Amino acid sequence: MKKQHKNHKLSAGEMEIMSMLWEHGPLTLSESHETLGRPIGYTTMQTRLNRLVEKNLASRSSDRPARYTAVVTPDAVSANHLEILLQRVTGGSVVPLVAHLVDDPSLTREQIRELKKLIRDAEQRLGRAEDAS
Amino acid sequence: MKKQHKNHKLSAGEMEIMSMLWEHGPLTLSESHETLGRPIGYTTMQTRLNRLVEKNLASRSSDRPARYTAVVTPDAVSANHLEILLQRVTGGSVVPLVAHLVDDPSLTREQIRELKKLIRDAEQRLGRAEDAS
DNA sequence: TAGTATCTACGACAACTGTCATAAAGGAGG
DNA sequence: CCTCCTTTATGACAGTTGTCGTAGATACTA
Repeated sequence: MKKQHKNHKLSAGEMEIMSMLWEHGPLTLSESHETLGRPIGYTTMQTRLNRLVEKNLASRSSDRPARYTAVVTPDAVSANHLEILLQRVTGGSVVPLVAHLVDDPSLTREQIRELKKLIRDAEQRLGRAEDAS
Repeated sequence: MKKQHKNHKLSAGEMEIMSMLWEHGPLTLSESHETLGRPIGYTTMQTRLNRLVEKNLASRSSDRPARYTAVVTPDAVSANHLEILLQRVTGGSVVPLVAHLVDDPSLTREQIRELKKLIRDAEQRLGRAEDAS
């Protein structure tokens, strides 16, 4: 049982491709080439996808037009990125980060309602945790 | 008037050094070498700091034991990282991200209070914006 | 002034990345 | 079977990054 994927530290370039795979399911090389919204050489995409496969970040089917699929989940990666961001920028506290996030003027009333619920839930979890202690 | 710093896209390694500079003010080379919590060659740190200076991400004083200072702010960089993260992982919506954040069991009651206030403030901003329309 | 400790400059190297060109392999139509 | 288009396989190259070693420059001290 070899776990491999311990530290997902994707570079910006790797993220670019991975996020494409996350968003638009499995893709063939040519599909990938088109889907990425940016002019890039065909074989460049080929190389980059293959290197992702070599690192076990993506997999390649054996069909004829081979299809590439993301192996690691966005969650695994984003959690890592978030952790780093939190630690680095705010010293680990979520509050300043959330402050930044809710400063977004495009937030809708509906979204704010959801956020409120999230906070309420967190509060209740905390209450239960204290009861149990 | 050349602005330079348009897109701050720091690599993971650059972030490592920059965050050290952000957290522990200006540092000399030897201080940096000790402050980074990780065994690394002295001249390695030297090279990395200097490369940061070459890129105008940090500056170096002309004192004798030269002191390195971060030039770009954490905000500028983290805002960028956040934006990417948001776009990539949640499609741009803050709600799922906040959901993840407040799932942190180490959140204190005090922090939750602050979060509530943040949401309230956002709500009021929204109210005013609608009045004005 | 000589010796020692520090600071700084410079160069080297391998791994990783982004970029692509060339060309071999396979399949679809005639 | 021959030709054209798509899919793959390789190889190459330059720029960046992390890692140091060596050695020159400066400063402190006995």
